[in-house]
Amino acid sequence: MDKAYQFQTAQTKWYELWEKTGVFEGCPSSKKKPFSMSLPPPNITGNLHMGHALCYTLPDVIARSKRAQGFDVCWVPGVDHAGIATQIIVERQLKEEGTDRHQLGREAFLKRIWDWKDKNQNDIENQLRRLGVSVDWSRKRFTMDDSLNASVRKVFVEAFQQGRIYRGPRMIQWDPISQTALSDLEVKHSERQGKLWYLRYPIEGSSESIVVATTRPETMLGDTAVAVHPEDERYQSLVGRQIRQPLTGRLIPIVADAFVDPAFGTGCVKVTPAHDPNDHAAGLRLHLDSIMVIGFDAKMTEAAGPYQGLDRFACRKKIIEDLDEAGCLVKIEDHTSQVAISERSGAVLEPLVSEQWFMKMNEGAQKALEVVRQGKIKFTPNHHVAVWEHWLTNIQDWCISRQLVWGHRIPAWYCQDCGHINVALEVPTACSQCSSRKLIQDPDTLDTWFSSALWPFSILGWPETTSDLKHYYPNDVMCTSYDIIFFWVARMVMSGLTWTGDIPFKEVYFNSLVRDQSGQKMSKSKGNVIDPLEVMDEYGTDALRFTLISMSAPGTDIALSKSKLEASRNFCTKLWNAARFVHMNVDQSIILSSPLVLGEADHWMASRLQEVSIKVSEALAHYRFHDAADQLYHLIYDDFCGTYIELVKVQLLQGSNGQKAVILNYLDIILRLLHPMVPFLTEEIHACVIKDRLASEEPKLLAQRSWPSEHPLLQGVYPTSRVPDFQEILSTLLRLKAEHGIDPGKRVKAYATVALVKDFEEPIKSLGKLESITFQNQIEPSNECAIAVVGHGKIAIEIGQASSLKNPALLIKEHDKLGKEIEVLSGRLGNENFVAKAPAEALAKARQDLKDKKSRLEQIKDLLRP
RNA sequence: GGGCAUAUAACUCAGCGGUAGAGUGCUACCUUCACACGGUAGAAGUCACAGGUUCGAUCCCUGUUAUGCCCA
Repeated sequence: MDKAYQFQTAQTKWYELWEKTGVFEGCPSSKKKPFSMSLPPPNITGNLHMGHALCYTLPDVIARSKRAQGFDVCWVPGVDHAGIATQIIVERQLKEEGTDRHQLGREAFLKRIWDWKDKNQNDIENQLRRLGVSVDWSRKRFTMDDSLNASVRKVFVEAFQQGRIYRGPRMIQWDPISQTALSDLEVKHSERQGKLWYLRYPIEGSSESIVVATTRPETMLGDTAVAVHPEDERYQSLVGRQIRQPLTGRLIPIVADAFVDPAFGTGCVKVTPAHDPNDHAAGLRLHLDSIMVIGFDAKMTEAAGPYQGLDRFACRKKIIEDLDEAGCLVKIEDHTSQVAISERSGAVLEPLVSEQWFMKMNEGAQKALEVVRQGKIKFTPNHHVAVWEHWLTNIQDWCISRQLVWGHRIPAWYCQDCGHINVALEVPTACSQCSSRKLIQDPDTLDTWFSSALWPFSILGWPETTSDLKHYYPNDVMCTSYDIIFFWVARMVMSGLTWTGDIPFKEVYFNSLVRDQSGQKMSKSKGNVIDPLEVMDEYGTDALRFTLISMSAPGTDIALSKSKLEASRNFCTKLWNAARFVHMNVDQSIILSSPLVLGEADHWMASRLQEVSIKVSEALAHYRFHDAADQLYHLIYDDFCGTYIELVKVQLLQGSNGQKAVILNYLDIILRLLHPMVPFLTEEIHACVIKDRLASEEPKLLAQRSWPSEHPLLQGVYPTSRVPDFQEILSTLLRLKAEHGIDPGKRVKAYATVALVKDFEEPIKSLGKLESITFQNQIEPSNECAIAVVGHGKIAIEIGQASSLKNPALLIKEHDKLGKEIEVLSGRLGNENFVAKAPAEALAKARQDLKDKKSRLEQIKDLLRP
């Protein structure tokens, strides 16, 4: 074995072998219990980033441990076609080449995107391989595969027939850059520094006027009313009258509606039903006209009269100038307003009324609420239920059509003769209404999330009743990041319930977000992005994985830092070296099944392994990844490397085969427990140290071996160990040396009143660098010795006449500390309420503690007595 | 405006109704035969603030403040 772990070679070597061996492939025909998982497939547009690294590593820990625990694990990987994002990227490429999709034509453009997709998909898949994720590549899916398209068409057609999908004019958020409608979820609100303009409108038939405040003066061209709050006393007398709009000269009414906030501006607002969602709703209530003055290109329409053709923002400037000139501009205030932005293109969105396809959400939302309330689907962490409730109880119909080329084409054909909409699974040859052959397919595609919502069952072959579907559906776990609870989880649950009649998964684990070391969200513009690929090169995949896992406490975001990665790498190296040490000293003839001879230290180690294997299993079952990682870290670093190996060093160097076989088995157990978190390192060590010592029927790859909880060494009942007492004695001896300025390497004589030093003489002498350790019945204060009190006795080291450091500072310090603790305990036990009401356990513990502390204090007083 | 979350050592974070923990960093020391990506010892916290419940609160409840996120 090399002196240090060469992770670069191990990483590619083992993944190839795992994949080739088919370790990760689900096998529905096996007798094992199925365990299926699904993850939101990553966007085809992106490289692997730290968020992916996390949300793949955690389920991989689950998958690998479930596999070891005897489940038939099926984890289907895939990528998502990401409609808008992909189209934007490829269109940008075309622009650089001096062309565009219109010149290219629909088919050529699609071909171009498919090519681009193939390359990117390949990259993403290889990045996931580097991360070591144990997905079943033989089942990989793409959201635009034929079979997934079939499920999309089926859902669309049936939903249309059932009236769940409808087409109609609605106010939607329009992205003028991408030239498409968006769903509400694709809209981000951003605070922008803007202005509030106060405009004066003359009231028709009087010399009075009214002042309205607006953040979008250009929309005045499309105003069809001015509104005030019905209870606003200032304006009550004006309701029902009309104002003559400056610039257009149109007469529009003053109306009253409760949507007006009397505290905003003057309490009097203009109403533009064609360009604002609130105004649109008010317009419908009050039967106002709707005048569309801004077009799909974000330029002013014909209805804007002389302003036609101007960009909406240029028009705003012009309108203000003109109003000012007309004497209608009262004042301008600074104002920060929420601006709706396209999540994808960054364009300022324009609310527009447009003909789109929608899906009704009420019924599905109701079902989705119920299954979570009834606990049929469990969330971890549970507090996400609140967000779930809130969103689903306020849900709006979902705009599913996109004016994009890249995506699932809407299976609707319009009859050019009778206008009938033919919605069908296959291309219709004639109109079902009038038999006309003049049919034109809807040019639009479906929102990417339409197909994503079907993912948990479409990947298993639905609507066909495949063996995969029967075997693996519903999925056991869905792992995802909490920021896509609506996009993914909610829609999957709704469509699962609607189309398969069953929940899509039983549990949802929401992982945290990965941030930089100061807790900032990583973003390219901030320049604080930590690239997982670079990290894997520098620290190794195992170190990256272990870092992410050990920081994954439910509900907290992860602040990733270099020092954390270093700590994990060091941990890996530590285990590597311990394994190397074992390997060097355990002859090849010794195998795992060799007869075992256990000593006191072995018993202690076995009981620690028992304890930790149970805790790790429990922690993983509850998604307490950090807890599991922490348990293993301390087991390996402190107990195995720090204490156990030191205690059995003599046996390892010159002991019997039976003793060495025990050590070997412990290493094996550790590797099996740690493998789901740190797969490459453990597989490499396994290959070097364990593989050739396995029984012939055992699989030779660690990735195929079982969870060690059934190991005979973890089944034993072991005596209460004296190892913790040994640890206390050793560290007290070392502390005595340090406190008295004695060179730690100087071999001095030591004495103890504790019998255990007789059994641990060798390790105490060698680790404490002592000339001798002698058991005595009594230790008296003396000038030559520094004395300390341990659990059940005293220990002393000779510090020599030359030393003037016989100052018992250590003892005095402990004396004072114990004194205070005794005071607290006595006080508590003296409180009759405590004695009467505290649980018996707490009472007994307090009494025992007090007794121990008192006896310890007595010993110290003994030593301090002149 | 509504909701959710967070506040613990210098930093990043665990934790728990019964004397406060880890990793990193810091100080001092150790080139000890697996490991300096190592070892030993040490210093370091009014557990945000104010109330309440309790025999007992860092933990549970209420309020306040600060921060982050989501929704409108």
